[in-house]
Amino acid sequence: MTTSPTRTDAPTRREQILKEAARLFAERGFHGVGVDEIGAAVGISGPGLYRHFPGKDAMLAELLVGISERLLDGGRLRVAESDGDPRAVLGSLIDGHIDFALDDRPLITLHDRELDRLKDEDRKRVRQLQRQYVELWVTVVRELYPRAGEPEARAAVHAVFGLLNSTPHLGGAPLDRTGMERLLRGLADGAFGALGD
Amino acid sequence: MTTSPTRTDAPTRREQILKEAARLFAERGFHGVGVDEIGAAVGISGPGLYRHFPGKDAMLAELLVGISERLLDGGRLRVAESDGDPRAVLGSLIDGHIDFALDDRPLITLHDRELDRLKDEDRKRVRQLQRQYVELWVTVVRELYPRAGEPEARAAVHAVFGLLNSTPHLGGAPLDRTGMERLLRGLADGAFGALGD
DNA sequence: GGCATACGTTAACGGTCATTAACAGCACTC
DNA sequence: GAGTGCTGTTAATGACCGTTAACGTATGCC
Repeated sequence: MTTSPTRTDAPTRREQILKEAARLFAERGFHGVGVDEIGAAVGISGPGLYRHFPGKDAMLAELLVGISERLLDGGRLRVAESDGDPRAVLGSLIDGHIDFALDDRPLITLHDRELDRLKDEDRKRVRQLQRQYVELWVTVVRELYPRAGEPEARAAVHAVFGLLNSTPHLGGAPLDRTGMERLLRGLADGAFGALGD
Repeated sequence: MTTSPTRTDAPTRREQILKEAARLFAERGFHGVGVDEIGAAVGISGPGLYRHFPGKDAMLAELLVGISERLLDGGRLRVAESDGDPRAVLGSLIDGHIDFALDDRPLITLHDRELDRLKDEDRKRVRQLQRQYVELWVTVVRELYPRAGEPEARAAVHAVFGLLNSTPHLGGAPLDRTGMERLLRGLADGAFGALGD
């Protein structure tokens, strides 16, 4: 495998670029950021980026495909690791998503904001990954709350995503990390609990 | 007063433009839409828009200021009309926000997505209106759940906004209007309920 | 009828910006 | 030490796009 979890080596130039591009895209939108700016953020100048990426679109594509894959992989892992208790599985999915939202705010922002700027092929791929991730949640939610219909469960999952992904909208950080984790977990549990009537 | 509630007269050209611009901005982002496209959407051609607005920025500004004012005014009205029971007031605020989110999806999308494209003056005004609207909610939430600290209440309000504003992310409409209203109301109540411990 | 005002049109201007061209240093091999 | 990728640079290109100019037409008012 490549290097995913808890690496200690220095980030490659490609990775620097992706990180800064994500931040800038999230701040000002894909069209609102110029390649010169992205270059400047990593200490090289505009066209130098083309030694690492075929174009600006490719950066966005890699970011969105990457985040979607990581979300889905993480979700699948948590479901597979579980003992089958739906309550525990859903809790684990929520915690995983919270970690993600708190660790990678810019990516979370991009995820539902810039999808339409992708080439057809990439957009299809991202949407497919997103769909599978949602399906993971819907399945567990319906096991835990059998009285909820499928459309209700699906809409509820989307709504809770909106809830969990709200952190970028908070200006400062009035709450510390663990406080925010606990709060979001409670809110999400409470929201899903409403499906039990 | 002008004409706000349940009008029967035909929409003016200005209003047509604003509506189509909102839709297009929400779909492809402010920078992703050209003035020619907006013009075409209302049957005139690009520069014709300049008979109605001083520029593209002005359209976005009017949209964002308008939505923020309507949200705040609606919220204030509901608080003022109430008998003071925090539970009823919060329920009324939630219902009002849901109506808004379901009626004006494009505006909801723009509201937290394109704020940075505004001139300093307009952005300040919108942010101030948003802040006051949040304050309305936080006050009620803290009355209803005194055990919650202020940062928790504030973050919870933002999170519930994310929950309620999630409807644009649902592709089709697997749930009918009243079903969606009821679901969102339940989810929001459940989420806030978590503040009671 | 004369004329102002409102509302369009098409053509041109000017700036921004992604991308490409042309060129250069640097490391590392054979 | 010539050769070859790798990674930069600056300058040019070409498209797109917001905005303005210059010009038409209908409506309604004196």
